[in-house]
Amino acid sequence: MVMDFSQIRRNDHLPARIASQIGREISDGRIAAGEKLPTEHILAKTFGVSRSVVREAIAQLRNEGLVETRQGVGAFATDIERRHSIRIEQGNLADRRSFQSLFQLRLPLEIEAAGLAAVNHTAEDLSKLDEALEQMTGEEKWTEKGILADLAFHRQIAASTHNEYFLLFLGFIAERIHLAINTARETAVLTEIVEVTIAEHVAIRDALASRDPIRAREAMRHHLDGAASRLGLQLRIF
Amino acid sequence: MVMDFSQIRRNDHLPARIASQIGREISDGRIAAGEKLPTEHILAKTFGVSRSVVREAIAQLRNEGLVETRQGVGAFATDIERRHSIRIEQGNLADRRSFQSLFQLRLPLEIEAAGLAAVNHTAEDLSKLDEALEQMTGEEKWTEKGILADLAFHRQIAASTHNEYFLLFLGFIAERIHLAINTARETAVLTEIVEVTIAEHVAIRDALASRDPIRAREAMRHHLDGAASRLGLQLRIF
DNA sequence: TGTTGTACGGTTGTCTGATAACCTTATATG
DNA sequence: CATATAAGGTTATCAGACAACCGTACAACA
Repeated sequence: MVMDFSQIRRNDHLPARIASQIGREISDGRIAAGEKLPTEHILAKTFGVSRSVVREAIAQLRNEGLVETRQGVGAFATDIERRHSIRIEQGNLADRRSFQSLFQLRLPLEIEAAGLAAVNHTAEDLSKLDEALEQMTGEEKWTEKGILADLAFHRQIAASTHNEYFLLFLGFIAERIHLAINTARETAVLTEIVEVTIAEHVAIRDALASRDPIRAREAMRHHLDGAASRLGLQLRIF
Repeated sequence: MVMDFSQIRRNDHLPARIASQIGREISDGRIAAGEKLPTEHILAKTFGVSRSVVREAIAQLRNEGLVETRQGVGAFATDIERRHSIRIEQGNLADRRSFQSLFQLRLPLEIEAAGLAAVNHTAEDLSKLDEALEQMTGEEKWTEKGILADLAFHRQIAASTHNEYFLLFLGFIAERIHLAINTARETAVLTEIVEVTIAEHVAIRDALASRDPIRAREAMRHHLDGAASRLGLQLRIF
């Protein structure tokens, strides 16, 4: 028998907690953009921790782009425009609405990527694409390996655009989505429709090979449309 | 006379440099996923810095999701899927090719956003859009304020999709692009074509108001097409 | 045999104090 | 008036120590 103890509230990471506290002060506007934060000494005293912890907290905020520090002057809250990173907490994708929103964002990017890849791909790209396809075809069922192959397939398409940002953003989004699917996995739904999915992937691959962007876009659109409905999503696809 | 000193490679932020160096080791696979990093002591010795600096560097990597640390055990490289943030170094957008790539990524997102906004926007959204438009129209020249209004306009469209991720991603990308334009600003080019730009914005606004997604997409496509050519970009727009 | 208690070494987390590098401001200097 | 210098404050970095925690090995015990 397994006891179901509730997780104790672990003292996890003092700097992170302080960082989020200061971060909230900024996000909520209690510290205006451009305003100077208290000195590290003062912060350390007010939070009752050492300066090291405060420094690490500020470093975290700086990484997220919420503050800028100038040596010998101080730390300043930055305005939103200067932020240079974007993040998604995995927990956010738990609810269906948020998940659907991310999928909706993915749509135009994948479609555009397919069109660009059709034009820009090299012979090497195509062979890598075929590799990923083979991984998927070989599997009888939609196992973990098949899912990874699917990820690799889409990733290779993004790479075939030869646009670094498509690879960066699409890779990020696709991984988020696949992860969300995995955590709330109802694999049963997926096993039966492997052939359909593979057929769609092959269609995309062939369209790409023909270097016809319109056809590639259509194939990708059709694939995502199918994938969405298989996931029970209701998306607007133009 | 303004001297054009080449940017001195400032020693700025030792931890960041070390973090990127370690980060590259991971990204390039020289440190496999799940593998343990050297201890802080060893890293400090090998880099010739104090442990504080190493700690800050690792904290940064932890923030970006590239490593996980466990007290009493060590720091471990995480596999790609766990990463939960995406970032763009501003310096990367200096060269034209990279800038163009980001603009190319923006295209399908803006167009899709326009279509979604046409369907999903509320009356309040529309009035905010008009506000931003007024800010642009009021200005004689394409001043800083006009640029901000342009940003606000596009941001409001993203918001009008009522899809949090469109707002997050598009806001991020648009700000990056505008910032890059500002730093390498050739304002002279922009001042003369204000009327054209405003007219395009009005067209988008009206298409949105008519709740016709096709028309809204077309208007946005046309606007971005114009903007790209005004910036001297050669983009493929389907 | 198998389980539990305990000691030990190693690693990260936090603290403390000091020094260097840097900025701002005020003051002196010519 | 312009420039140089000094002073004080702040962040950046360093060094060393202790605390908290983990994994393992080994002894003790049933």
